Amino acid sequence: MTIKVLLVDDERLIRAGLAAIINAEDDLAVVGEASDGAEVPGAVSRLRPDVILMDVRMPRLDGIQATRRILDTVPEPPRIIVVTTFENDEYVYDALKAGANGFLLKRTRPEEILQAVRMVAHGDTLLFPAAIRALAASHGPAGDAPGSAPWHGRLTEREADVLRLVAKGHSNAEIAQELFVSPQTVKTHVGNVLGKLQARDRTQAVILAYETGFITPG
Amino acid sequence: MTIKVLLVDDERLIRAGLAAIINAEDDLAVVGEASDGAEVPGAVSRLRPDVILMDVRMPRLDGIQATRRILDTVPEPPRIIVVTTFENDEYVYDALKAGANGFLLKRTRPEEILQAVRMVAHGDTLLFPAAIRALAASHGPAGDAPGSAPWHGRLTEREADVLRLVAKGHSNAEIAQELFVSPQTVKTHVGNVLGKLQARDRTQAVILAYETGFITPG
DNA sequence: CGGCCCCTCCCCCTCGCGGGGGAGGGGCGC
DNA sequence: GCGCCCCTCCCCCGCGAGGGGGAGGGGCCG
Repeated sequence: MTIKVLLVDDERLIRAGLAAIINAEDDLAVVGEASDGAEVPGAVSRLRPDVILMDVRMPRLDGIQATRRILDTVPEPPRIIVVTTFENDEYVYDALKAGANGFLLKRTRPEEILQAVRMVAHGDTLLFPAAIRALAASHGPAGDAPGSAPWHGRLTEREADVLRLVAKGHSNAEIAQELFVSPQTVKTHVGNVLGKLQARDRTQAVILAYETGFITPG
Repeated sequence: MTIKVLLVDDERLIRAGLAAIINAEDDLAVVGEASDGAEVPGAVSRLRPDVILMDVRMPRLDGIQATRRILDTVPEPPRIIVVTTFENDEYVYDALKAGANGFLLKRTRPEEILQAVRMVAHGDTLLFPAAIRALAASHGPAGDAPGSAPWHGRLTEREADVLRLVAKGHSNAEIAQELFVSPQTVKTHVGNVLGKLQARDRTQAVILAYETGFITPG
C-alpha cells in the first residue's frame, strides 16, 4: 500500500524537489500538487491523499487556514505536515495549533523528509527534536527545556555576540579582532551557531537572524 | 527619533540644497551647518548630530583631517558621510581610510542621498570601504558613479533574480539549477551584484537586501 | 550599419569558510 | 571530589566563493 502524498507550495521548484525525493521511493507516491491553499480542499476530496506536505506561507489561502479548512470539512482527513523555510516561524506554531501533525524545514535532509512522511502516515505525530526544542525555547513560558535548544535564545552569550557580528557582514578574521580572540575561536563559535540554527553557512545564519527577529533591519 | 544631520561644506548653495532635501523628510533634520572643517568639532560637541555630510575639499581643515579629528576626540562619534564632486577622488579614499562610513557624489539623486543617510544612521554595515575601493579600482573612471547608494534599481532583472535567491540562502549551484543556467553564469551574476551593491560577499549582499528593503522578513 | 548592454559560458587562481577531529582551563552544580 | 558547560585554541582537509581575465550571441538604438 503506497502512501499517497499531496504537495502544496507556491514555488514550483520546491514542489518539484519534493516530488523527486518522494517519487524515488517505492512506498511513496505524489498524487497531486497545488500551488495555493485554496486548491487544497478540492484536491483532497478528489485525490484522497494520505499525507499533505504544505507550505505555511502562500498567497491567498495560507497553510494555516487551509489546514483548518480541511480538518473541519473533510471526514477522515489526511495527515498534514507543515513545511517552512525558517524555524521559529510563528505561522508554524499556529499551524500546529490548527491541527497539523508535524512540520519540516525545507532544508531538512531528504532521508528525514521521507522518514517524516512515513511516520505521520503511520499515525505518529512527527516533531523532530530540533524543531521541538526551537519551539519550546521560543514560545515556552521561560521554562528551560531539558537539553539545549537550537535557536538564538539558546545560543551562548559568546555565540550571540558572534552572530551579531556575522550579521553585520564581518568576516571571521574581523570578528576575531573585534572580540580580541583568535580566528580559530571565532570559527568554533560560528560553527556552533550554524549547528544550532541548522544553517548551512553564515549567509543562511544571517537570513535566520533577520527572519526570527534576532536582528531587525533598521 | 529623528536623525540629526550636520552639513559641512564651504559652498553655501550646496548646504542649502542638502538641507532642503533632508528637511523635507519627517525622520531627518539638519541640526547645523559648518563651512569649514575647523568648525566641525565644536559643532559636533554642541549639536551631537547622528550623521555628518562632509565635503572632502574645503579650505583650512579639509574633510579628511576633520574626520580624523572627530573620530579621535569625540566619544561616540557621529557617522560620517564624505561628499565629493568627483568620482575617483583620491581624497575620498583617504577619508574612508580615516574612518568615514561612506561617501556620496554631489550629483547623486536626492532619494539616494536620503537613503544613504538613513542607512549609515542605522548601523555600521552599510558601506564597505574596502569594497568601494576595489570597485573604483577595477571599474575605472568611466565606471558608473561609485558614490551612489547601493541600488537594486540598478541591478538588471537577472541580477535581481539571483539576489533574491541568494537572499534565500541558496548556493550558486542551487541557483544555477533553479534558473536553468550554468553555475558559471550564476557566478557572473553574483559577482556583478556584489560589485553594484558594493558588498564584499554574498552575506553582505543579503544584509543590504534586508536593510534596503529589497526583501523583507516574514 | 556599428556600438552598447545584457545574458550566457569558459579559463585561471586564491582564500576564506565550514566540517572533522581534539585539548586545556575556568566556573558551577551536584 | 566529579561531571558538565563554556570559552579558548590547535590540527588537517575539501570545497565553494570571489576576483581576474575573456568570449560569443541577441537586442536595442543612434
